Amino acid sequence: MKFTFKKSERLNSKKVIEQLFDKKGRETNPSVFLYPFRVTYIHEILSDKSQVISEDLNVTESGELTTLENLPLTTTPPQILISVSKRSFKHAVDRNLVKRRTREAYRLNKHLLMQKPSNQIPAYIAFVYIAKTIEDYAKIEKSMKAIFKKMV
RNA sequence: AAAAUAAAUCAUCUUAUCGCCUUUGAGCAAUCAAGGGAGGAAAGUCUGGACAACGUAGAGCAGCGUGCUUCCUAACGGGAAGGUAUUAAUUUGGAGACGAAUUGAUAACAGCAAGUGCAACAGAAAAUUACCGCCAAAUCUCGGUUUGGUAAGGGUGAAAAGGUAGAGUAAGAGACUACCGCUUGUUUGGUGACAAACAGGGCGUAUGUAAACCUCACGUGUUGAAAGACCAAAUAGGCUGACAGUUGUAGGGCUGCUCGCCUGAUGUCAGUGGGUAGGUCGAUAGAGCGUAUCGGUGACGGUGCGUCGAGAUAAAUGAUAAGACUUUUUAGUGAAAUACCUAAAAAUGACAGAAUCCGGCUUAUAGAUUUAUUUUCUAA
RNA sequence: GGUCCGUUCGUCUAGGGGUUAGGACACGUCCCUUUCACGGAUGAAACACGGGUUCGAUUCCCGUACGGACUA
Repeated sequence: MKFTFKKSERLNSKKVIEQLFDKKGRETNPSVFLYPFRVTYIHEILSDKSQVISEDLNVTESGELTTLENLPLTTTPPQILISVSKRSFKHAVDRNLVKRRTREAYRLNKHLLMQKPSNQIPAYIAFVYIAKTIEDYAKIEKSMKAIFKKMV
């Protein structure tokens, strides 16, 4: 396992971002809340047809459906997004610093997530930085590991 | 030598491991190798352009912007040099009003001597002034009243109707004289702002305010890279062209208005063709940077030589570890100390992160270095 | 990225050079009532910050800070 973080692992589709953060998604999508992050993630793109099926996957985790979805998930790592609010940090320098530290912590600890059973690895993850102060790298790395443990 | 102020320059470094973006090369591909990777303000968005579309962008008005002069520049609301005014310090002329010189600072510094408006309170009066005064005449109850003259003095105010001295007068007054200030004309000097000299004006044509309306001069078409061009996929309204038809009418478009110009109701054929934020270009070799030399008081310009120095797009340029350096604090050394040296601890190590690109302006900025000015101390 | 607007008592607002910056709700004290509410009287409380123009600035101009709207 290499500690890489390529462009393909970044979430840049506006449709998926809207699904993560719109009103509907905020209620239905699973999320983990752990200082200094709020992490929201989904397992599959919710198109109009597959919406019912994927919701079943989240809730019931029926065996037949997950085995079908296994193949693409194991080969490709999830796409992630890191967000730092302009309200909490006024200067762009501070926002960039937090984003870089978060990205670095994800990159170096990604293998912990990939060791999980393949049906538990989400397809899209959003890390939202909530704290009002800039935390150092050690603290961010610690909470990143804890988040991976909590994610289902 | 120290401190303060102003200006300019720099604005942490080295090594290792793991990564990100990009260029070139190799490879069927995964990937590998080599090179490059934030700033002086990248910021604020206050300005001027390049570039692009709107029909190849028409006229006048309105609106908006600028406002001493000349120059620099692609252009500017930026810069350079100069002029004038105000002001501070020093020196100096004069009886005085008021000037002169040097050095520094400041100026949205065109026009209230075109028009209109405004000037609270106080004051008689805030722009065709007369309250207390001063003077003369009349009158009577003999210190008041009335009429007239006057604007020197008083008081109010931010601002009071040219100032000083004289002569003059009933008292006074540019009504008169000298000087000063203001102002008009001519001449001379200067590219010009303007300056100097001479001759007038007689200052009730002339209080202040244009960051009040406004006048004058100059500039300005509008919208901004989410502009716009191309490629792939994909449908309707639409759009374009040709032909026929039509009062070039209603209506529509071009800039807010007017003029002016263009288009203009239907049918057939052919072509083109949204949204859907997919990709490529625009988009990084430029009014570029460095250096030498020449011209210019200077901003700056010419010439020669060298050089390529980020190009992301939910947005790269980083993380960790060790060491050096810096700053702060504490302790020690030392006769003492704010200096130097040693040790330890702390500090995400000033402000701050490219978003089409350049020229400026403004604002933020730990520390270091250099230059200039002022003050203090020490030595000769 | 671009364009534009605003900031006045605790809150919502008026005032667009001149004497004490006005009003409503809320708040304090007193009166009314057995008490509370309603009502009456009275009081405290504000021009975002820094410069400039002006005799004088909340108002005009410039800069800074903060907040908001529009633009796909």
